[in-house]
Amino acid sequence: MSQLPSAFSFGPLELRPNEGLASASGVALHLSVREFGLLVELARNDGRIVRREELYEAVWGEPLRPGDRTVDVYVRRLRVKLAQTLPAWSFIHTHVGFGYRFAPALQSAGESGAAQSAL
Amino acid sequence: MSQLPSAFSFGPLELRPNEGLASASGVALHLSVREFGLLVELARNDGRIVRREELYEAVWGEPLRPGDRTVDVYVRRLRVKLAQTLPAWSFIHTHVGFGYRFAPALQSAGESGAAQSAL
DNA sequence: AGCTTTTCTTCACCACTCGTTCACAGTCGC
DNA sequence: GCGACTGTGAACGAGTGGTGAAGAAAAGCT
Repeated sequence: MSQLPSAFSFGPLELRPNEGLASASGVALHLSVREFGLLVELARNDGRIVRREELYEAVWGEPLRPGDRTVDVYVRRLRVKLAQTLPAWSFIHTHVGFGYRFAPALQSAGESGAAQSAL
Repeated sequence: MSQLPSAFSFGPLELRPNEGLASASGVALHLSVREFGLLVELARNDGRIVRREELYEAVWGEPLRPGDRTVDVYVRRLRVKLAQTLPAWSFIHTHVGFGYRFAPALQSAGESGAAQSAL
């Protein structure tokens, strides 16, 4: 919530934290407050793995309770909404045991989850 | 309150803040002072989401009290009056948890709210 | 002045969306 | 194979906004 650029974009995805707007290829995404906050937080840490605890504290403002699956549910909803508008792209990658990582990438046809080494 | 153009238009809607006049397709809209002020404030922030607090402070000149639904009521009246003259258009979009956004768009037949916004 | 009309504000009720949690299925690592 | 981790679909309550109406206040009119 401090010095965020007024707008930043990743491939066809564009975020405007100040205005609460997210758009994909010019089409506005209909995101809720929490969804939008989570997406911004992920995008802020573009390319690095963020632990669930960090994400939750950044968006919800309180510590994540053990066993709380809220972040997972919202990551899923984000993936669904992003895929609806940008089926060819993948944005949020899972790192088992660590957390999630924001890394926009064009999907090759038939590709599912081949690990990338962008780090 | 600063440098507003003497007249600006969005599709068939035309506003003249200096004269307090609003017209749609050449037909004058009969808006009250508050209605007109709210419409101008929304139009001034064309394309971006404006929070209720901002709208209220800009038009009423005092901070919005918690639980006050006045802005909602006036948004509705604006929508009604705009729809009476321009049934095919939608102007004011709701963003749950954020506020309202002015974005003129032609409605497809039978469409309710999935209008696209050219950001 | 009195009366009528318009405008402004508030209220209550309803519908819908959102946030959260649960249960179960599928995956991953050992 | 087994346990831990994550994906997924659904359900529920809470929160938010839409809507109609009533009353107060202000403005217009005779």
